[in-house]
Amino acid sequence: MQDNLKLDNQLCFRLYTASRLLTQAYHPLLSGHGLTYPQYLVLMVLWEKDAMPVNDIAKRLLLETNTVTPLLKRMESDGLVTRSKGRDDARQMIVRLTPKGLGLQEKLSCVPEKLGSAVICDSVTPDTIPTLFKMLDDIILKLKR
Amino acid sequence: MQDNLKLDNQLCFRLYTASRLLTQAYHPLLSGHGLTYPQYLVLMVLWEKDAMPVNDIAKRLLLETNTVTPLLKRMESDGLVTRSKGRDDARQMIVRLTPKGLGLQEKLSCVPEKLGSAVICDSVTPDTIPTLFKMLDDIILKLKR
DNA sequence: AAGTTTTATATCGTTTACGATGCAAATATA
DNA sequence: TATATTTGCATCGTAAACGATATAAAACTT
Repeated sequence: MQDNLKLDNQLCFRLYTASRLLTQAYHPLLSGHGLTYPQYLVLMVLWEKDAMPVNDIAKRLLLETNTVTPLLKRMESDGLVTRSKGRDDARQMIVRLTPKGLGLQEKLSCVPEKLGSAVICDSVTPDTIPTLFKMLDDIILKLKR
Repeated sequence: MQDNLKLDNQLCFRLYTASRLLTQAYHPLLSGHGLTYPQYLVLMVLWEKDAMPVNDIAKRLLLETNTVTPLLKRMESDGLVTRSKGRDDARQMIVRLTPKGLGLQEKLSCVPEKLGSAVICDSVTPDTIPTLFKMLDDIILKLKR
């Protein structure tokens, strides 16, 4: 068989696996707070800028609104955010942090550090991570039309 | 706020996004053959070595059997594989390619090349891809206990 | 102003993922 | 050989993802 159809030669499989495993590594740090990883991502977006319409959150995470809407509804019923109709544009749903959602920022402040140290190894060090970031950023830029 | 809680500083978010976008890029190349990306991964595993028990396929893909089992059942009902009880070990389900599943190998032989060219850019070139592979492999190795 | 198009969000259906749990066959141990 | 443990797979419940489609509000066009 051709080498290019071998699993070990696939970039996508590596990304897919690394992504899943790293997300799994977040699990014990988030589940205690009742959070999933995508919900944690939404919180990070809102911690940077509160009161965002659904569309802006989706764009920031490069997700479709039909993924984000149910995610936000779950977060609303968990008391992490509120969703209310936009004043100027009645089509928009403005998402805002609740005190509970805001309060998690402090409680989760140690998470990135813990995860960071979980991936440090031979080829991935503070020196080489910028290279990795650049490559992933370029791939992402190339793939989002 | 601390920089380490910013989305743009997260490795996991990059991997998660790059993985999703690259998987999406596979979609138009696979959907015509009735395949999803995880199903394509299973085919790659079986093209390398046919007649594998569920467990070996799951291990190769670093997935849990409770993910792979329903995936294989769908592939069975799509006529891509057969599943039959192991002769020596009655607990095992041996998965085998059908002629249809085997035949897809040729039809999909151009997929890796197309996807490869889809990610080539400034920082990701035939020269630098080995570096990227090494970093992702090390991360994966570190994270799978 | 009436009609058309676009935009923002939601709904629906299908397929992953995965933690938790169940069950039967194989293996190890008493 | 009887019992306990492990192993391989399956089932269940929940939460993403995402293509396709629907709906209402806004913006644009005539």
